[in-house]
Amino acid sequence: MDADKFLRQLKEQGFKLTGKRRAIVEILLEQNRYISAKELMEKLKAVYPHISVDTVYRNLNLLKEEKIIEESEFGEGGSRFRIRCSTDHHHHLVCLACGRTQTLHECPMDLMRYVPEDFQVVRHRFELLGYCPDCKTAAPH
Amino acid sequence: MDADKFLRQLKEQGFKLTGKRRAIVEILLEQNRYISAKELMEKLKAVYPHISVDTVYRNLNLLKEEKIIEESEFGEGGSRFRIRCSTDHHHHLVCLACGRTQTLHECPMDLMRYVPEDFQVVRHRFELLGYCPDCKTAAPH
DNA sequence: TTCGTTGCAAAGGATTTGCAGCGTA
DNA sequence: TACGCTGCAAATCCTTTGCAACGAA
Repeated sequence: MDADKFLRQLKEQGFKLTGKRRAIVEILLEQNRYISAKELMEKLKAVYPHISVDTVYRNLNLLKEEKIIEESEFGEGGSRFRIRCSTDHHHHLVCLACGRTQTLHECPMDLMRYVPEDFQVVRHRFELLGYCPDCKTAAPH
Repeated sequence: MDADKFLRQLKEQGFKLTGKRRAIVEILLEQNRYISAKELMEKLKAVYPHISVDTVYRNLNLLKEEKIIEESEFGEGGSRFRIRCSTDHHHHLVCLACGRTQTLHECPMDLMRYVPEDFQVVRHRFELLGYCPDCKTAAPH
């Protein structure tokens, strides 16, 4: 998986290809896990010692809007971000310590049996988000 | 379901029964859905016009620690809170518009078929949180 | 009286924004 | 050149904390 695919996609939308943008995408790609904006920035500083927080957030938001990354909030210290390598559903084993994720290609149903034995499940979360009958009209478009 | 059960539980732990505390629990009980700290505070102001944010948050944290309420972050604008009426697993249909929740007593597996037809599922989230083999030693106690 | 609770004010952390200058295409 | 991108500084939003006064048991 390489960064150009995503950068090309951005370019097609009229966004520019800057070194910092590329670095952000590349770091996220190397990780394949959820990392916080803070952690991402620390890694970026190896290449761009003076990069600013706002640039990081602005790019994260852009990448999120373009559906290149996804955001998740587990644990403390703000959101974490992760590259979207596929259009699969978002079912993951998420390590609370390192944030590493492992994609589960199966749907939630009938899934427990596929969880590797050596992954220690502490808690799980299953939420169906949508609109109840009363609010269907409130649904956007 | 009535507030005294929860207030008694707090009292047994050495916490005091104040009017504001009671009001917070009662409002959460009336809701049976996730509401934000902000929304909760607005409702509290009907009874205690001068209640402060800190009191709300301090009580929410206490109730959370005592496992009387649970916290979830979906959408924007900070966490939302909801009374825990049972010790069931936490599987819900969450309405993105009103925050109303409906408990699913079944486990995530083999569940889709039980979702009411009139609930419009926009997205779902299934996360198993825990520790991967490499991080097991990092797990708290 | 004791010890938990509260309001106030201030601090904290994460994230966003206005603006002017910079860099890509 | 044009317009998107960036850093800076400041602001915003949500949440927490220290402190002294207050209130429940």
